Amino acid sequence: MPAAETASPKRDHLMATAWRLFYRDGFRAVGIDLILAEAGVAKMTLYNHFASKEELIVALLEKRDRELRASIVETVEAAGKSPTKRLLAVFDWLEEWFGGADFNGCVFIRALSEYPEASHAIHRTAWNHKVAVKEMLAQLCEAAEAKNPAGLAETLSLLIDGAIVAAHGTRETGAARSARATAAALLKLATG
Amino acid sequence: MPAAETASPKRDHLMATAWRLFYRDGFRAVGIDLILAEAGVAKMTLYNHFASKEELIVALLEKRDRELRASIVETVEAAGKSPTKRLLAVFDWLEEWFGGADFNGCVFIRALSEYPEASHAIHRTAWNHKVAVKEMLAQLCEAAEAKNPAGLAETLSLLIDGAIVAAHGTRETGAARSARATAAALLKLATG
DNA sequence: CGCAAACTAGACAGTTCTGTCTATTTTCTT
DNA sequence: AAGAAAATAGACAGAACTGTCTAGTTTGCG
Repeated sequence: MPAAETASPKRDHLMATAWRLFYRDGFRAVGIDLILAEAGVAKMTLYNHFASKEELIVALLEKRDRELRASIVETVEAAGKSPTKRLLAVFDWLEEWFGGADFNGCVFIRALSEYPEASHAIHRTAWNHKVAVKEMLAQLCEAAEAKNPAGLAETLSLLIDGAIVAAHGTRETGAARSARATAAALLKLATG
Repeated sequence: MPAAETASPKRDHLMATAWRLFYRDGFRAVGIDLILAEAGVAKMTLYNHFASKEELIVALLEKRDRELRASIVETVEAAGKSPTKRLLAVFDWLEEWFGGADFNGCVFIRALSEYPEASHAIHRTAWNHKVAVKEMLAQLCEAAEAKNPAGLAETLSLLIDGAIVAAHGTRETGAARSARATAAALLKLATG
């Protein structure tokens, strides 16, 4: 009886393989059988760790959410003490992400797209991530003493998601710099 | 021998049904058979008008691109002569779209997401639309005598796509108003 | 060692998928 | 009215899909 959330090497390997294939080709485009073949794992092992493909996807999104936010925090911390620099560091992080060899859009936007219904577990999990990131931004805006931190964070979220879509369409990093420049201008307005 | 692009009632009806189902559930989630059953059309009729499901999707995206841009132009023209009002009318158009009962995200962003590979015909068609909209925005920015019209149009594009993603996640229209307010502030900066 | 948990291969069910083919009927045009 | 074009129903192929089940093997731990 495998406890649903027990860490295990097989489970981790399965998730890593599933992540790679889902992110490359899409959730519906990739079948369980392909994941199993690429991972070299038996089907029952998957179904002992996850009740369904859907639960596997939700687990992947939750894991990615944790890792991605941790990565942003790391970048922000490395940016020093200046609240402005810390906020703008998020956009540098974006640019680096876009420039990576395997960048293929935002898995959360793609999950919202592939499972468009509001009540679907995957849709909700994906949106939860976006809300969490917006809250991170709000804290950074507050630290920067912006007049309306929640409002600025909302706007910065729009810029970020728009930039991600643009980077997915162009395969270039320019959108991150555009978004950064706009963010800097808005922050100046909001603190001036 | 059905000419590939001849207009015909059957073809139009097929496209309307396919559009409704694809937009509601997603491209990969909806099978040809369901479209045919809902449209009450024989399979060979579809394959006489479109070489494949992929070509049907491309045709739908191109049609939607034309209609959507025409709809924006209409809104802009109805907004009067003031270049500022004309530009901001795009965001009013957004808000109305988000508030519609059947809003379910942007089909182009969703197509980019479902067919993430850059070279895929559907991916490219979807991105073409975003480029075309950005060019429309650039013209409006130019008319408003913004200092860097292409740059402002790029930023406005980011805001718009970000707002669409947010509206899809929240099912609320607030993101359109946030984007509009930011656009107004940026336009003021760019013309002041 | 010895036992229990975890993992294995692979068959299997039942559905769904895109696309092709045929043979028949409807519809349009002249 | 006659012939051409378009649409029909439905079988069919061949593959892929998720999830279940069984029976045997490996692994880890006390």
